[in-house]
Amino acid sequence: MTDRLPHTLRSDALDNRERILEAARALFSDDGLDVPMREVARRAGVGPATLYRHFPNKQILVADAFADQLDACRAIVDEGCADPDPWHGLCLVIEKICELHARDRGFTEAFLSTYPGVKDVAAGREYTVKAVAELAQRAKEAGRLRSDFVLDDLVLILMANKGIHAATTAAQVKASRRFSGLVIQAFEACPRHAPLPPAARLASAPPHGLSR
Amino acid sequence: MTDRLPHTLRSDALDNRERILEAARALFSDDGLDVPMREVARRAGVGPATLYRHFPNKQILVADAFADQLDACRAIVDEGCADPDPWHGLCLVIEKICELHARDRGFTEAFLSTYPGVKDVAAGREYTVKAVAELAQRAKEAGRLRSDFVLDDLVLILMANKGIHAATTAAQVKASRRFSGLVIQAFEACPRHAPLPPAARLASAPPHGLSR
DNA sequence: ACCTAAACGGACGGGGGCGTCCGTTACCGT
DNA sequence: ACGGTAACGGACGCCCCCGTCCGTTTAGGT
Repeated sequence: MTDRLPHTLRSDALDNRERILEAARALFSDDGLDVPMREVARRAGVGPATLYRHFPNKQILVADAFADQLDACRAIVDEGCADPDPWHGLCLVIEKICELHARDRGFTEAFLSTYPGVKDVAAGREYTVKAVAELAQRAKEAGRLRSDFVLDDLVLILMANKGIHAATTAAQVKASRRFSGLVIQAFEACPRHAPLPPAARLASAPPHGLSR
Repeated sequence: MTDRLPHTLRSDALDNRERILEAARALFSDDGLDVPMREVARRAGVGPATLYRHFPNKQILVADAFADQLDACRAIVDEGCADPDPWHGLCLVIEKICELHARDRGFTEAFLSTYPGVKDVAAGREYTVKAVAELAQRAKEAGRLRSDFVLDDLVLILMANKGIHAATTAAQVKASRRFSGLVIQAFEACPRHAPLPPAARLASAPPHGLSR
């Protein structure tokens, strides 16, 4: 008796699926999410139809392509949370996540965009944000993080960091590093610092232009 | 004898031209530069052909629509340079330009994008950047601006600020204000501050996707 | 009031991206 | 070896946007 549902893909199909994901990761990473699906298919050496059979639409492809990047994010956050010095841990998280986003243009867009139906990314972000919130609280209590820091500031920074990489320039990673350096110093508790303007509620970013 | 070249537009043509610019400003400001030309035409109450007669292509329309915003930029910079306290002047410039960009989504794109053939925007930016460089130098000499500040940091901040407004959220202005507040504190000379990662050469941002 | 040229705008062609259909290919179990 | 079926991919339809053409309207000088 054969299984009713072919939960097991044929070998060539599996191969193609993997090549598509690889191509998608490479292209999204370099050029952002605006890369045409055809381009992904071409790079993977498959036809458009095959691409669409494996990933019914672009959102799903994006979500699947960045699954491991999300894991990387989680790992970074976990690492930061595990640091005995919460301020040091928080700095680490900011630096590494900024760099991660710097290295992968598409991931930033995917991470900050909650397009409908892509639960994985949203959920991963949820988790990440929550864990960092806790870390920030501890850093505050240790007196190293300024007391008027708000979690939305991190979203702000991420969005800002994204802006840095919107343009395809060389030295993005370098720019991002300097940026996170600046930001961290702004976050650090310092008696000379004046109070900040009130925080803005950012919630989650609206969908990216994938609805073409 | 009539003038050989009709340097004077017919009254209805002049009207339309003004309405088109108005519509373009409003739409670009709210929705960014990706607004279709047809949309601008529709809002201005003219046909597409009329739009294209007055502004041969989108780049030109964008440049003309943001001419006064560029003036506003220049005015802000001039104001900052005129301030007797260079640090205060610099802060003013950063805050106001961030806010200007926050209020006008399209302008940010236009300002940071040097698309070919639009000299006005590029030239205006050139002037602005140069004047601010001078201001920054004076602020450094006054000991208020950190000595490892680099002019490219400002471009970095502008790009980052753009990232904040890439998504259409309410409270953009608020977010931008908080952001500039953070940035200014990071820029301020402070003995507690550790040295920054090296600056990245950003030069000018590559063209925006107007070449569809 | 009339006439001419400037100005208008609906309709068109071109290009590109998304997602789908269907005839063909090739894997895999027997 | 061979048959059945999963998987493939070229070609298609659809939509949106840019920029242009040409028949029609209207301003404004006489």
